[in-house]
Amino acid sequence: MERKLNVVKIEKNYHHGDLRQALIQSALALLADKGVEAFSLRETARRAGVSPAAPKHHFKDTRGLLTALATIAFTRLADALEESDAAAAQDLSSRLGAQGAAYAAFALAEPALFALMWRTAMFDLTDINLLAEKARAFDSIDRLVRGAAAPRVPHADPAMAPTIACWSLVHGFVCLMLDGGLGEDRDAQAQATDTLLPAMIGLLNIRN
Amino acid sequence: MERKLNVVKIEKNYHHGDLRQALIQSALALLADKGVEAFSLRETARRAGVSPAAPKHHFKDTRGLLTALATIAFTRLADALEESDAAAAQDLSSRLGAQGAAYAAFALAEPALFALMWRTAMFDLTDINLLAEKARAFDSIDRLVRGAAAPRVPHADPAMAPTIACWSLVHGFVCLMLDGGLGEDRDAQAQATDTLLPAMIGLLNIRN
DNA sequence: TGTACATCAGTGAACGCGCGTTCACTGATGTAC
DNA sequence: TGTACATCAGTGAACGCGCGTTCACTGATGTAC
Repeated sequence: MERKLNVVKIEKNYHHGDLRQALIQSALALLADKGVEAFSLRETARRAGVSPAAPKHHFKDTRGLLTALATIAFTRLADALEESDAAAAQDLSSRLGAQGAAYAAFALAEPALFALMWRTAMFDLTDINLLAEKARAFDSIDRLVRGAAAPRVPHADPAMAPTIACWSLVHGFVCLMLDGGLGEDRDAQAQATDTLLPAMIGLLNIRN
Repeated sequence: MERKLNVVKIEKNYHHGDLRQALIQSALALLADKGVEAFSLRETARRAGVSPAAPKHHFKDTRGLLTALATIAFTRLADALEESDAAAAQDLSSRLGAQGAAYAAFALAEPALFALMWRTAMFDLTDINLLAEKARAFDSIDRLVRGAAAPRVPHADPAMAPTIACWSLVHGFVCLMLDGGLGEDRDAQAQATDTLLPAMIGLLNIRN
């Protein structure tokens, strides 16, 4: 069988070129295919067509790779939240609805990646890039709920109640859906997101 | 070293007496010690002082044991919710606060057991006893939020919005706490539960 | 009441698995001169 | 411009681990007669 020559270089070079990126892509695909529980560094390497020891040069170990993945996840979530807010109508309740929908859409589109974000024992929760992206996602919610002008306070401050309530409501709903709290049917879930979620957010007494 | 004779029979009999219960106790302890991820049937057997094959006679396999544990978890949660409601004052907001607090207290007291309940890939989600206890917990919330007289409707029905909102809010808050969404300090978390949680529930527009 | 025997509830050694990681190594690259 | 050499980015075999499960077995129990 002759080697096909595609647009992408198919020859097997000793040096990969951009193995770091390739590993991340393989890892994301593996995560999507098999879920967080079944994730493994060896399988990631296998999918990238590389020996099991190769990842070490780019990520110290499994934990290192998962930290990178979690950081990407938070980046995507933060981006999604910011974009949804930019695209929403002006009034507060539309904006809240849009952000909640964006949060849910992200989680439903990439359930395994979303699950990883909260498996904090699996990666380095103190990683500086990760913390920054996580904070960016949180700030996007907080700015909207408490108002852009509201002063920053710690998470546990009573003034945070509206923000944490909003986040908790949407986060909890999504978790219950993904984790079987609300039945298994994925179509019904998508529909529930469309109808139930805005109604639920509407029940929250938010004004700023 | 002489064998101590305690109240409990310490002699090693070939037949255990109540291995099923002993295994469940070991499993609960293991879960509490090491978390869901580190759970193993072998270690459970080891802790019960029994060979690795012994559990098979009582639980078909690991999945079977975890299904039993998850069922126990839902039983305890349902009990806690019912009891908290029975003990609460009469007005709706007190009752909502009490049930939310009970939900959070259960999760914070047994984080690994709580985590297991939502790791639906690990056990048999269609087990009839499990489903019954899960439904009992849900009904406890639903009766309170929508009123005892409200007719039953499916989870995805728009009329369910208040119930699902309540559940989602508390569930999400607890998950975020346990999974590092709100910082790591456990004392601060307990305090946040006391102050933030009632405030958040208060933001929900529930009247029945 | 005694006894044969089926059934139940365990043992412990073994198998095979995939994993993360280490090791000595080698091929490719890039840089100093 | 050519070349020696350090460094980088991989290989692939191997180690050791704990796991779930199976297997042939055996000790204890309970029941029919």
